[in-house]
Amino acid sequence: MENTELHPTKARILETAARLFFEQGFHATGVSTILREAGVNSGSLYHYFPGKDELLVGVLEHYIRIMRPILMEPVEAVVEDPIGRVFKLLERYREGLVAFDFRLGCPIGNLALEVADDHAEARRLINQNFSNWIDAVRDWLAAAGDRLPARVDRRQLASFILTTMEGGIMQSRAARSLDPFDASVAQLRAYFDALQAEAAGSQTTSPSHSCSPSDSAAPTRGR
Amino acid sequence: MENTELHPTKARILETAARLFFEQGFHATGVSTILREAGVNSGSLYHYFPGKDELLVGVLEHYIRIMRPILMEPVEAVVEDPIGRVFKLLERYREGLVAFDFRLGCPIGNLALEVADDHAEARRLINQNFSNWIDAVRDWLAAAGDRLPARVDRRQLASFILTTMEGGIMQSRAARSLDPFDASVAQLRAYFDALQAEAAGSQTTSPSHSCSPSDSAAPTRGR
DNA sequence: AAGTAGATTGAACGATCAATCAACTTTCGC
DNA sequence: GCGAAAGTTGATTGATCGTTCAATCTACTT
Repeated sequence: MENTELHPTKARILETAARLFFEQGFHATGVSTILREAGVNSGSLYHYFPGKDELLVGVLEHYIRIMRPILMEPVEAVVEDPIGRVFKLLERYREGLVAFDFRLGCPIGNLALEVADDHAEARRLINQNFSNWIDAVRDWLAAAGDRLPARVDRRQLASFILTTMEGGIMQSRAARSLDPFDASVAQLRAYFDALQAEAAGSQTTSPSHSCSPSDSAAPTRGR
Repeated sequence: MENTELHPTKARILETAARLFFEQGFHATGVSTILREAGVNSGSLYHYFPGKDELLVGVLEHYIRIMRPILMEPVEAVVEDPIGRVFKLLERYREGLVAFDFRLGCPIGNLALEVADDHAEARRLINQNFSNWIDAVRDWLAAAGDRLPARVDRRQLASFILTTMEGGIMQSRAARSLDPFDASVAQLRAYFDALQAEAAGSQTTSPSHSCSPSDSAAPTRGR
């Protein structure tokens, strides 16, 4: 895309700021820390960004650019089944929780609750990130066709999956345990099983291939 | 409780800090702002609290104290039906979103993502708040008895309800619209309908009284 | 009435915050 | 190879950060 025409210094600032905002939050991250870790002088940063707020905007735009290539596409490459993709995506976030010892979750979710109130532009971009995430999952659900009841709004359901992810991550980070996240995903899976069972009951086409729902590995109960 | 033996100045500091941390977040709230709005001098604050971090701990303990009386008990007073209580509680959060123009959601959820990583004590108390919330809802679900399938873990389901609330609020705040929250609650309601239908199908006792699920007012679709 | 511990005052501290800017170097069109 | 634009340097700014503390006031004990 336009990544080729992105100045290396600006890219380094952006990536460093994105990481630090993710790790520590926006207000807790000092500009001096960004400068040190990016190996850049203050003048350079303010050459590319009018201020810290605009840097946040740049970071959020950065997240919009990288979401599909580093999140959706890898999932699509590994899993073919539309509904399987949904739970594969959730599994990715689960792995992230473990890999970073419950210190990191979803970068957008963090910023959403911290900076959404002020700064209209930041809120708009956070909402854009959410919307893109939902639309990608909505496309997967649409591809599931009549495996889900026709009455179910696909985008509503996709939004509910994002809800499950964000809410589950929030609790698991506080508990420093996978239990809440796994519990939420297990309930979501049970909901999907019910939806698929309902769709299988009132079906018009494709008489064979009546798949048994919930074939993937369900997360272990208890601790 | 011990509220009677709480010094008025300390109480005022606590309430002001709780409100400001809720409205602006922990890092974004300066001590000077707390002092000004509480009408207190710095020395008084540091007489009661060793530092800003311990003030946060005090605020989280404050939330633990007030959760049941200002959240659960009013719901229990208005709604008798155990499952109805669950959705009445969610409706409360919904009303809060509207009342504060999507600027405020759940105070614990905000702090969970902002300060949970550092400060072990704060994380512990955030987790305690979540746990108390879940346990209260779990008791409601337990009271629902065989209206829910026996196979469903009540506490897991309660955790999933908290997930729905937090995730829905996060999205609605970013979107400044009730749609994501309503969508999430609608999906949760559909899940509950499926669970109740399943429980009604394989029932041992109480032959009559087969209630039709989802009798309460479902949130309106669209805007 | 004297003594004392607790509560309150508010000026001041050093550290850090985001941001500035004039001087300097590099890159690039022509 | 020249001039201009773009990029970089880093010391420095004023504001604000969380915190301190000696002095003063208040309420209760003896």
